[in-house]
Amino acid sequence: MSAAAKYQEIAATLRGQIDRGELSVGDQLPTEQALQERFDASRTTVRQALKELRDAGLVQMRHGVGVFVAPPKVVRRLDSRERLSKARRNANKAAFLAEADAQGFTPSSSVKVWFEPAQDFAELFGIEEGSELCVRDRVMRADGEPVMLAVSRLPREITRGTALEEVETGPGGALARLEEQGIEITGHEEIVSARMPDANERQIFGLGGGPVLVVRRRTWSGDRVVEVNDMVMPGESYELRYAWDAV
Amino acid sequence: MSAAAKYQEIAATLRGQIDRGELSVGDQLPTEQALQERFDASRTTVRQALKELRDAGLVQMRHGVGVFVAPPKVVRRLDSRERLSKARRNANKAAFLAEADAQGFTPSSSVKVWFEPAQDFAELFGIEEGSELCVRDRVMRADGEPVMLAVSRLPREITRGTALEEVETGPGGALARLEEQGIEITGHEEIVSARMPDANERQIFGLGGGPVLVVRRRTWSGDRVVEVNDMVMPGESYELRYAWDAV
DNA sequence: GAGTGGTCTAGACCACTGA
DNA sequence: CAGTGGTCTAGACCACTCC
Repeated sequence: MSAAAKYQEIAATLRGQIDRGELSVGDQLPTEQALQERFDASRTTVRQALKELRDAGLVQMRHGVGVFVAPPKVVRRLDSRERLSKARRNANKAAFLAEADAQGFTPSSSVKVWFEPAQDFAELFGIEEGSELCVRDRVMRADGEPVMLAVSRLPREITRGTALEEVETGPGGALARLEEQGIEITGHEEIVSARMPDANERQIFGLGGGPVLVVRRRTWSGDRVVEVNDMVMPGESYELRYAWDAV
Repeated sequence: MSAAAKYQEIAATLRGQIDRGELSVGDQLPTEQALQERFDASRTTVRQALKELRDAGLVQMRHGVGVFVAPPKVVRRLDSRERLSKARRNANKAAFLAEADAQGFTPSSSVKVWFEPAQDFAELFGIEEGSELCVRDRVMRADGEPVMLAVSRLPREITRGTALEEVETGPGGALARLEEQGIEITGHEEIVSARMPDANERQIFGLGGGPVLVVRRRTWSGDRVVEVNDMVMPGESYELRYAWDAV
């Protein structure tokens, strides 16, 4: 279509109703059959419009139930600078727990810890390929819903004999344990991108076929990388916040 | 379908051929008609499979031409702190031009400028709903390819009579013009999320159907918001970089 | 003009959810 | 069970690209 396809007009109309609040969060949209009549369109066309809205993150389609205005982003991550600050660690707050506090969800997580040769990560850490890494693989949940996968890697030479090799890292989180050993955290870098989830991620995050946000964080002590944390979050329900002073 | 829908099987088969290199970058996939016969499926089903692959960023669909294996990612990297620094502005570099320099692509952009009542943005800027905003709608291109959509809004009271209301903002970019008026930039905040592109964005970015990164940047002068910039970038070809010193 | 993908129709049956 | 969305069919016409 040159001007606008019918499915786009349907999508735009519904989008407008959502934006203007005529349909508010959690409301059920008209059934597909109702939309067919209202817009004088075939079911295929109506569904194409609804898929547009789903991909845009505006609605959820629940098989056998209906189509609903999607809830707002569930987790807004705190500003990355503040959430990893020493002040927070001294207040015994691991980053994710602090967010739960601020945003009123009940946090939980499961952790697996193992050790493996550095391999491809050797160069990143500046260590031998055969040196062991401590790998902490976590699933974070908000009110029981998985909202983040995080795989954290640290050279084992700095984790040996610490709570970092245990399931519970203790108050203040992982960085607090490093500092107790005299490893001063000096800087962080996060690289953010987006991609479609693989089958495993889709299963863990459940249903929605939307994209995931992928973040790799590197943490330095001086010019030495002490932690690499690979995080995956559903893009529909997550916002990352970064703030900085003008320089 | 309980096991696997036919369109998913078709998608998986084609995905396998791409992964194994039987179809390599730039190759044309069989036409929809050929796929219908090969998989004994209706055209609708074949197209649903192809859309899956498009959303996964694996293929590009070109109207009137064919379906092709998508080219590999071109990664562009922005360090949001440095790219907006005063040092850069003093070197007469707008952020996007600086990136072009650093990464060796030829930049171009088209700009539309208009004015409109603040409406929903009034609260954000702390002004009246009827106050006018200056809206700068830009499409940024690298070597002719659109790589970013950016809609920037500023209160008209601070843009009136400046180059900010022109198509060309001049050396150092928009922030340099604000500083010339004695508006000191003190801080920035970026909120990042991801979603699937709408039909319009798909068309502009051309072909690839992967997710887009969505960034809303707010810029402050003291406790006053002076600019809100909404940016959309293809997730396949962008990485955002944020770095900060530990505090 | 020939061949491709983009949109649309009018039906059908299946799978899931909740009363 | 009734009602919802998920998948699929077999056609049709249109829009785009290239020769």
